[in-house]
Amino acid sequence: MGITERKEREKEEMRKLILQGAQKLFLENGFEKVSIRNIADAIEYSPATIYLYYKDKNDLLYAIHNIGFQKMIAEFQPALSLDAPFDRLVELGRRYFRFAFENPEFFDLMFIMTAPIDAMACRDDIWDEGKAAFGILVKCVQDCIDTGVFKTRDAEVASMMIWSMVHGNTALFLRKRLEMFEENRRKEVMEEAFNLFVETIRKGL
Amino acid sequence: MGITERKEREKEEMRKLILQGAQKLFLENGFEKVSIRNIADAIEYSPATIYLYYKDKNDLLYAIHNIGFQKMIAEFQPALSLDAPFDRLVELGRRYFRFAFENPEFFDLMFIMTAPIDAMACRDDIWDEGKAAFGILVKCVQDCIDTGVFKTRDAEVASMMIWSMVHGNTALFLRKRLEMFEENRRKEVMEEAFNLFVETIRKGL
DNA sequence: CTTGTTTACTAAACAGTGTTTAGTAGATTT
DNA sequence: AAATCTACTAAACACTGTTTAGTAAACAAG
Repeated sequence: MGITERKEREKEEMRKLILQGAQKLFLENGFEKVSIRNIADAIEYSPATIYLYYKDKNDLLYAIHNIGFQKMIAEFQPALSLDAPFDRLVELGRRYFRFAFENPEFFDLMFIMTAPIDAMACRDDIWDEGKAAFGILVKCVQDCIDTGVFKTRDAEVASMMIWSMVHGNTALFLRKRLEMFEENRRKEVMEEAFNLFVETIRKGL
Repeated sequence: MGITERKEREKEEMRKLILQGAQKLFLENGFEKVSIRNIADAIEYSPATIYLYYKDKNDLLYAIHNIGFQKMIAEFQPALSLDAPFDRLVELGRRYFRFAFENPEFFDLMFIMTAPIDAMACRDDIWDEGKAAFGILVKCVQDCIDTGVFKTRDAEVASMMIWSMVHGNTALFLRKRLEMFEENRRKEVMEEAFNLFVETIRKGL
């Protein structure tokens, strides 16, 4: 029955077409400014067609959110080839921020907006990407513990602490909450705060 | 000329009426779900009237955002009466999270959403609240430095680091990004991460 | 090859959104 | 009493996400 297989394949291709159109518009214009009608126009289909392939707008955002996680995890890889576990950790932190800075719309979707999260109610397989990304961090921290760099015993808790710091730094900057610093000093203060954090946990964690 | 003064007063009262109606609805139903028309209905005026007192929706959100800062600063006060500077710092952190947990809509507006920030383009007096709140933290950190609890020299950078950790912790939780932890463990992990951070900076900052 | 059925798609409508425009009662001034 | 000004609103504009009803084309069965 090659016919149902072809249909299946065409359906999958259509999903991809919509996703790519949506992604392009989202990354170009930001989220708030992209509507279902825009996406439909871009791929030359009617708005209603999109609803045959995605439950709603959040479902579409969730799909893009996943692409973002794949991209981020890919960009994490080079950091993992560093020799010293602590160096790996620091490089992961820097890459987290760089990813956010270069892909603010992805970052929004992955860590700030609630929309894609709303789309994944009930389903469980759905946290795989987030888990994988966090898993990379936990493994790195565990290596630091195992090689005696850190004295803490709980890698998960330590990871949570580290992620919080790096994420907070990043999110406050991206959401323009550091305007109390002069524009030219802003990134410097962030960098110094990160470095201070690195030195503090190197000595005391 | 008591008449122009009365008009002035009435204008101010109308601004307050709108603001209170808006605030009530926002805190009750969340932001996404409150429209200008809802607010207009609640205070029994037409939607257009609101635009005679506030430039646009963002302007209104900015006004509420300010109320949030006043509330938060007020809730910070008791922490400042503690004797040891380090205890003050820890208590500030706990109160930051508690405020966010108990007033998620305010917290969103104050630290996550971009809408109120967009409303304050150009104007400068406008960062006063944010500056004041951050100032409380910096003073506290400076006290820690002065009493020899911290060895770092730069209170601003250290404050930025501390704020980042506490904010990151809070924001990730509020935006449901900790679903990789089982529901009952979630707050526990956060708490432990915070405590670990506190111990780490007590020893090594 | 002609039926009948299923599939893929869309035009139009629904119920909302933020915001602007034009116009009207009533208070204030002359 | 007439003219002006103020405070307000009805209605419209240009959007939004989503659903419904209906249509052409592709397919399956006789």
